[in-house]
Amino acid sequence: MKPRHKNVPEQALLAAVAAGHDPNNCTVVSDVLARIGDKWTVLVVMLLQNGPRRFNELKRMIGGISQRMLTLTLRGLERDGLVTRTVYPTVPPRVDYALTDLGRSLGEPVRHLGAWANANAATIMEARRIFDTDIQHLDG
Amino acid sequence: MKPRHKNVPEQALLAAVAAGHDPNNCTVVSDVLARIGDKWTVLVVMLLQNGPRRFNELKRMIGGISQRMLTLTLRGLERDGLVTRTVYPTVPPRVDYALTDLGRSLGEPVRHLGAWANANAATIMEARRIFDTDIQHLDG
DNA sequence: CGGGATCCGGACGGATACTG
DNA sequence: CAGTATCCGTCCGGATCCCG
Repeated sequence: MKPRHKNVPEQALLAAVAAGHDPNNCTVVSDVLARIGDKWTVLVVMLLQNGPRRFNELKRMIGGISQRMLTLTLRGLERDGLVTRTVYPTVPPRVDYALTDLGRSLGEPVRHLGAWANANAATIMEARRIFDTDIQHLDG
Repeated sequence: MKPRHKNVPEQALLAAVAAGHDPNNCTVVSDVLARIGDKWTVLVVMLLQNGPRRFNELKRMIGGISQRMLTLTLRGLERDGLVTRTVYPTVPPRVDYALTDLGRSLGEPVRHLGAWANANAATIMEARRIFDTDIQHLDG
């Protein structure tokens, strides 16, 4: 799972420094977003906060995800050390996915973002509606 | 700027409830991520934290963005009420982009995410390197 | 059950040319 | 300077088939 954001130019980083603030808070975050910003990752991470889950269990819980994307999502999380994959050589096979400490720690900032989202969702939707209605930006 | 994530199925929301935690912290956050998770939005928001900027000023600061994507990004932010667009009818024309209170407030959770990213970037990179090196997941 | 392999449409995003 | 319009490649992500 290659990051969707191929690379954020280093000039942006330098510019951020010149602008007078820590580049860590704008460039590195882009990298994280490239990781968790895809369609399903956050959903999976949040669902796993409650404990290990099996593949099809996750698939059912999410409901609209294809097995392909769930596989890719879990592989990516495993690759980054956020999730562990445990295979039980039984018949039929059983595979458990669980968060690592690192993966669990991601829940915290994500919840912060969730709080912001909840607090401002209505406002954003309203702003969006207004913007789409009176299109004064077509020149007023 | 239509959201990249068309829709996260409602079943996921219900599943999240069944799993025993507030769906707000997993589904709504997906919506926010669909908004700020694109390639440039966070970068722009963080750069604007220092005050208003002009179009080409932002373009130069970011460095690798096309005028097309900067326009789309700023339109999206304006639409959601995170950024204001001020046109000065001078010659040559001048347009200032500035964060709204809402846009400024987004900086906080983003910084949280940035902090997490900074704290764990090295760990993630290392995990990634190991995962890519010994490919024990091809059966070991 | 838990995937891998493949096909494919559509969205994302860059490059370029043109405008007021 | 600050865009708009257009073309076009890439890659995301769904559907389907197959395998151990």
